[in-house]
Amino acid sequence: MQTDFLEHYDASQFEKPSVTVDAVLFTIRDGALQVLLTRRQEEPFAGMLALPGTFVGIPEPLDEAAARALKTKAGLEGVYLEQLYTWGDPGRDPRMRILSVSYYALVPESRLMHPAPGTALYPAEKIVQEPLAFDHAQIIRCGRERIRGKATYTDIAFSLVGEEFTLPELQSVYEILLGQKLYKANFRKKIADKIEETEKMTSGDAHRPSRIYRKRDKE
Amino acid sequence: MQTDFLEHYDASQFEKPSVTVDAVLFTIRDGALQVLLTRRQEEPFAGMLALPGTFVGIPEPLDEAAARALKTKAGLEGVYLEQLYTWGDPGRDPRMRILSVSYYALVPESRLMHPAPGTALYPAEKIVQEPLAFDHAQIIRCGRERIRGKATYTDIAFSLVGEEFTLPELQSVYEILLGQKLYKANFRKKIADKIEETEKMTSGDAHRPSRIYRKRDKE
DNA sequence: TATAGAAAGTAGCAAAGTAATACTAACGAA
DNA sequence: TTCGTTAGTATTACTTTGCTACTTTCTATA
Repeated sequence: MQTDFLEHYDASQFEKPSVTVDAVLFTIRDGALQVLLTRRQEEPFAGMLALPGTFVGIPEPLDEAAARALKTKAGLEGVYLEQLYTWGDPGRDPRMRILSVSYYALVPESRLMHPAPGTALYPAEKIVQEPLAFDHAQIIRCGRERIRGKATYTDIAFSLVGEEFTLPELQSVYEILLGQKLYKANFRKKIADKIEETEKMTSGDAHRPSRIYRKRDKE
Repeated sequence: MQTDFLEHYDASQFEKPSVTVDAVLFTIRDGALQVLLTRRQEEPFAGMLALPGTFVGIPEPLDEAAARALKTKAGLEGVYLEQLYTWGDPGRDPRMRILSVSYYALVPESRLMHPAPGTALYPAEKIVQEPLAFDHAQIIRCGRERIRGKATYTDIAFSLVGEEFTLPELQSVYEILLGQKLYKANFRKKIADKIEETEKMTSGDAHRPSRIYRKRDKE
């Protein structure tokens, strides 16, 4: 390929790729990891499921574009949002060269009561087996792997529960993220310094009530 | 900001950002992590140190653009190369909106005998304290953090030594990446299943010779 | 009102891994 | 020959993990 000309490129006068952001919004519902998807109305891939996304405005930071996509498509603000990977295969969009800077977001299910029309949650593990628009199945798989890894050495799991939670609930989140069962006593020892107990307990269940905790803000 | 128009964006007719790739090439020399930098000849930031990079060609995958930048600027091919992060602050280039998809690369020092003219190695920890072109100091810091993290749960450290190496040498690489001393006996237990010994030993040093190992290709 | 079912929560032990120290081994230099 | 120096091994204490078994406290229902 003849590309040496790029060395002395005057950036203003050559053809440029378009740039979008796409957001993988994860939540946990029915004991499984779920992803928010929209059904495409337009070509290409009309009728297929796709990640919420948008083109990046010229004066707009990437993070803000991702936040804007989540706000308009899912009605969500202030969620945990982090850049995932940038997808640039020249053939990923059949129309033209479009880069996608992908983000992943984590939110407790309680904040997804009113998803915007045309969007819905789908089980992450299953949906990536089916054909999605563009390379979006691959992006979701990438996000899935990222949060699995990050769950072990960060506190991202807390972003998937509400302000207050029980330890069985939190443990379940970890188990879903990591894809394996954990031992109750060990789990509690490990997270003991990240949480603080409240006076509240669950009630109404046909078994012993569970104490309610909140995340300890590090001092 | 009025951005709703982006929802029904015809990607071909609006203004687009330019896209570059920048590569953080790490190696270990003189017992320290070093980064390959070039001195800029042109504005903006003329005379300052910068990461090797290039604009992305329209039919060119991002990975290939990064590999091309390394080949032309450092004369290197076939090195360990992985995407790092995409930088999109609207003010990061004073001329116009330019995104940078950053990559990091790892290579043993022995492969950097003939760096291209205008490029040289600089100690990573020190150089990020000084002003570099664009946001390149931040990109290097980001890469530094990434390889520190990855050293603990992947085999990237092996990319910084040659095919054959001694265990003290490998341990030193781990110590530099992780930023802490390790215990010899424990280190050896931990990597025992990733290496295989050769018949060779070092010689000429004024102390006991060291056995030479190579990486075990997993079966 | 007793009891069964069920999940919450605790106790404790063995195995594995980590932190640390102390030792022996093998070279060149002096 | 001995000394400094680094390679490499042994050993011990401590912490974390894997796992089992137990007690606790609620609702449902017989």
